[in-house]
Amino acid sequence: MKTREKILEASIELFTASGYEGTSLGAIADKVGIKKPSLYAHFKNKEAIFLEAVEIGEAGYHDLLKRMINEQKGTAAHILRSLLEEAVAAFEEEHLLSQFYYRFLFFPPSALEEKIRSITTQGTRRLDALLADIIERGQEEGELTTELTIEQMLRSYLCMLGGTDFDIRYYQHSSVDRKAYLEMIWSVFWRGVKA
Amino acid sequence: MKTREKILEASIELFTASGYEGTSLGAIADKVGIKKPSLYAHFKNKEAIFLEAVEIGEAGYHDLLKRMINEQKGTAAHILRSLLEEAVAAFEEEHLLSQFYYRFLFFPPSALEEKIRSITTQGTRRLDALLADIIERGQEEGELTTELTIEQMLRSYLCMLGGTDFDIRYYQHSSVDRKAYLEMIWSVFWRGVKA
DNA sequence: GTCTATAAGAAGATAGAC
DNA sequence: GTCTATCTTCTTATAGAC
Repeated sequence: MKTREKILEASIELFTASGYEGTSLGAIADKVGIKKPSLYAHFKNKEAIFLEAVEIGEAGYHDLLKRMINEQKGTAAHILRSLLEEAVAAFEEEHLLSQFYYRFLFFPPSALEEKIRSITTQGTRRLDALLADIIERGQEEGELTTELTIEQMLRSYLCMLGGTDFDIRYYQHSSVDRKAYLEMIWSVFWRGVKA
Repeated sequence: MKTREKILEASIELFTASGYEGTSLGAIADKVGIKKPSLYAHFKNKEAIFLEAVEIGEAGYHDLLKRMINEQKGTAAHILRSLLEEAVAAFEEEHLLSQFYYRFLFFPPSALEEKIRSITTQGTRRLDALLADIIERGQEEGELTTELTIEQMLRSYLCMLGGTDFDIRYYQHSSVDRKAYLEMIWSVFWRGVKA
């Protein structure tokens, strides 16, 4: 791997763990195995490293979700259920990309807030469209209720995904059983959307 | 207000906006209107200021939620619906306490992670118990289904709350209509839990 | 591209006068 | 309790040799 890529990889790990201000160029250089000034042969400054890391993180995270969605086969119910489980598994393993993505989506360094937002607002809509297709198919095949709109179910599903991520972080050091937790969440959602 | 309290108030604002490492003692002193070394007459060091701010934030946030829960009257459905709306309104106004609470719950400064967790793990259970009571009453009065357990509905409700917070931050700079969003989320949840 | 050396500034923290 | 002055350390960043 080239030095430039090593720098970005190390940066994503360190920024995820310690935040923008909490990560020094010295720490990045140490992790890469070079001296601090060598970083400047590859990037203009700290900001440039960070912003490129954000771009990579954003693209990687959305690719990960997209791949997950496309890998699922079967009925809409099955796909939505499996996707929930896979997404949770990814969160649980404290998946670097999702950690990185959400850390800086929600709590960006103040000075770079707008630059970050202009990077992250791009990828979201495509994912929504993929899920909407799955839900529409489920409705057509009589699995999902037609009393609700596709959008209602889509937003609820995404809310469940977000809430699950939220709760898993929240309870991460308590003794809540993930499998049982997921089953509980899903059972209410499924009662809510089934035909 | 005493200087000590001013320091804590200013700290909560600055730590919320810029994080632990992103907030300097100089910035805190400026906001209070004193010089940097004067802080040391009130606190041992930066860590001590931060940890006391976390204690205050934790207590304040849980009090806020508790007050919201206790203020609601009427049927279980009405209480749960209103609470969702009020909680969202609080998030939306970028309520300082909830911002502060979640920032450091999810992304604490690495060195203080355990100390923070020992502060925040206390208040959660009491809130769960309050909500469980409301749900139980709803079940007894025939509003909520008895096909699901109280815990299933409680976890789903909390997941919806968390997911909504999540989504509101996520979409905060897009043009999603909050009122319509809440209605969509609620309609699926309500189909899921009603008798 | 990587290094050593070094600048220039900001950070947390202390000493001691008032 | 608050201040000025100061210390030390760490930070980002640059200059210039190899």
